[in-house]
Amino acid sequence: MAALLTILLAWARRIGTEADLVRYDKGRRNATRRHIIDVASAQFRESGIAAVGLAGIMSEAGLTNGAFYTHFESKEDLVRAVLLDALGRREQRYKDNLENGVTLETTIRDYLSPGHRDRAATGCAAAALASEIARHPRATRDAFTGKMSDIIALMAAQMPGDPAERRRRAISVYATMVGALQLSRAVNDRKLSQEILEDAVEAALTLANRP
Amino acid sequence: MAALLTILLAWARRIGTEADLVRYDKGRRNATRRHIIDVASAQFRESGIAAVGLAGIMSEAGLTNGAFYTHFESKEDLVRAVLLDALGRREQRYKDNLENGVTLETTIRDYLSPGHRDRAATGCAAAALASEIARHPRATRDAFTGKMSDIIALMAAQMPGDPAERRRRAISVYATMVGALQLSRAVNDRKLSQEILEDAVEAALTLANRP
DNA sequence: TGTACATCAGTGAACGCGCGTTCACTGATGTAC
DNA sequence: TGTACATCAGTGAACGCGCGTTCACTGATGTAC
Repeated sequence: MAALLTILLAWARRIGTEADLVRYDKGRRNATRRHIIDVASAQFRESGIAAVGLAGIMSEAGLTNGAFYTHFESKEDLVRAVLLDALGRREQRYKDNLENGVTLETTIRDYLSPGHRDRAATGCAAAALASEIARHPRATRDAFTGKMSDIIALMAAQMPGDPAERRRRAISVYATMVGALQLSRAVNDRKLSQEILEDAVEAALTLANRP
Repeated sequence: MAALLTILLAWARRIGTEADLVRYDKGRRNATRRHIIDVASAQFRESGIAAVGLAGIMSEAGLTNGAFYTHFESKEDLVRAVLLDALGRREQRYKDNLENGVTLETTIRDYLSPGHRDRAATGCAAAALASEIARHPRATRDAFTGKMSDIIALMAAQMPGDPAERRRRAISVYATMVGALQLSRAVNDRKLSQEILEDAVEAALTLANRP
């Protein structure tokens, strides 16, 4: 009975001082989580989600298998975190571009460049993973949908016309960019690949500025 | 020695009458192979290549595991066959469209329709698998590249301008179609998905006919 | 015409392997008193 | 100040499972003579 009372008292004390539940600085934990996301993000974009295993991610991150589940609920949870992070970074970049006066044309040319085509691991997650995302659970697709909408809104801000017209332009430009980048990667012919990128730049500029 | 002679004679005879090496009608064997390709083609487009197993394909085809290797050298060999078949059928359809006077606008509207979006298993293999194909071996990407080029050439035939100009139009229209279909599938918002399809139709028509 | 044999498509169990996930544990870091 | 204890991030082995592939085999279908 006395033991029970002690436990209850300890419990009550804890509720009263929730702050000290976090006794270690969050720095280390967050840094590890970030590191796992970074490693997974590159591997997913490089090789696809289904083709990448958790063991490979954890070992590249310098950790053992078991530690994964102290940071994520499941592989799907990691996928969601990776999408939010990768697309969030791209969103931030476009936000910076907007503030710094970087033109939409530059953004389009960067996206449809040989460099972006050849470095999928650090490239656009939508282009690398769109067809796979379509087969993932609702929560994952929600994350993708939200971030993609934000990116489209940012591109729309750099286009002419009223809001509805801008949005229409941005959606079609984005679709062209994603499709062309994927085709340029899938094709096994350097000349055709280059052609796809160049034609898509021209097309995206046309779509962005059409009357 | 007599035995050896008999074997050699039998062997020589076989070379002379190669025709009777095929003693069963090819019908059955070809039909089985076709059936495996059909089942795999639908499963790959629906769920992705990496996510689909051979056991599942063979059991849906009404066969056992082992029979697979009497028809294909490996899973990769099947992937190649599926790509050639699925894109070949689409090529044939566009050839028929061209002969029957079906307009390019109809082709574009069919491609960017809710029906196509919702039935990936029977839809365009490029849209369903492009990002995965980019990570497959050379032979697989060769198959994709060849068929994709044929499809682009057929679309170009229905566009205005000189050959080079037609080709440029076709490439950009195709990229827009593939990208938009994928995004409309990945997105988890019916309204946005519909918007993507509609805006892409308008964009593809613009690109096809721009001055 | 009958029989021994070759070849066929397909069977079904097994191979080693890597998958996502679980769990008892360790050693370091903090708190309580 | 010292010590017992709680909690932390991470370890490392194991779980059941499905993967692509192999292989000895079967029964049906044909050929040879």
